[in-house]
Amino acid sequence: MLKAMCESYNALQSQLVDLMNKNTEKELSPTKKRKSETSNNNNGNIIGNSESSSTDEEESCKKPREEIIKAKISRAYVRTELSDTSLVVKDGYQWRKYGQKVTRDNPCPRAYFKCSFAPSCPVKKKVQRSVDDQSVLVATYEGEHNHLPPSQIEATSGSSRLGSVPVGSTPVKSSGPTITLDLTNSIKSSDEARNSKPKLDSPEATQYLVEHMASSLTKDPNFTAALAAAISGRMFSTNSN
DNA sequence: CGCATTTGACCAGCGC
DNA sequence: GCGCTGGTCAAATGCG
Repeated sequence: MLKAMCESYNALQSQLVDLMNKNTEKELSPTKKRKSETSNNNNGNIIGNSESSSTDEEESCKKPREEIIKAKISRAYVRTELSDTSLVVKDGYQWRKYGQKVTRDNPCPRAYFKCSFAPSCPVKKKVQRSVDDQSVLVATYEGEHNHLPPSQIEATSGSSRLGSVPVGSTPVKSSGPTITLDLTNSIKSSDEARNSKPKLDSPEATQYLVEHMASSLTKDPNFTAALAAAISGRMFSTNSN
């Protein structure tokens, strides 16, 4: 299974590199007059897990005084009810709202959040409804959490349940720490396999089960996309350190 | 009563 | 320098 995942990851990584190269070419038309949000190389429906690798030289050209160390910016798109005006994106972290503004380019108010789980956590989050689709919340994350998400802490300290990430709303696309893996199909299939075959002592049955899980996982585009995003995010984070 | 949220004020960056 | 805009602060308010 790992081998298959590695192969799929390599293929996806090459595609990702191509996409990123195309995006950086497209991004040569700056529209924003202010300094921030220039490093988001998302192309609409693909998550923008932009890293500082491609923006350092841009920033150094524009503003030499801009620090090379720049907060990581990523975006997450979350579909919610139109009637839901709370602007809350449940991503497993604990946030404290510290401001709200109506911006010029979007009539919907933008909410500002700080991570309140750890006092020293520098991560900030901006949440605003999408101009195109007001049922979609756009959450912009700045920085990296210097602590484990509360959901993981619960899982590690208490009972380790599968899929314990508390996502209340329906995630459309997410990135970085908010990656949501919909593994319910594979888990269910394995559970069904276990239920239908309570005795899995034979190595053939185990091998069949593993192969079945691997194939179902690698065939799932959602899983491979999420896996590629997660691994590339890890790689970029280690490279930037 | 303590904590989170709200909201107007304030500040800094940017363009003219 | 001035006005506009986005981001943040902090007192007021609400809620459990």
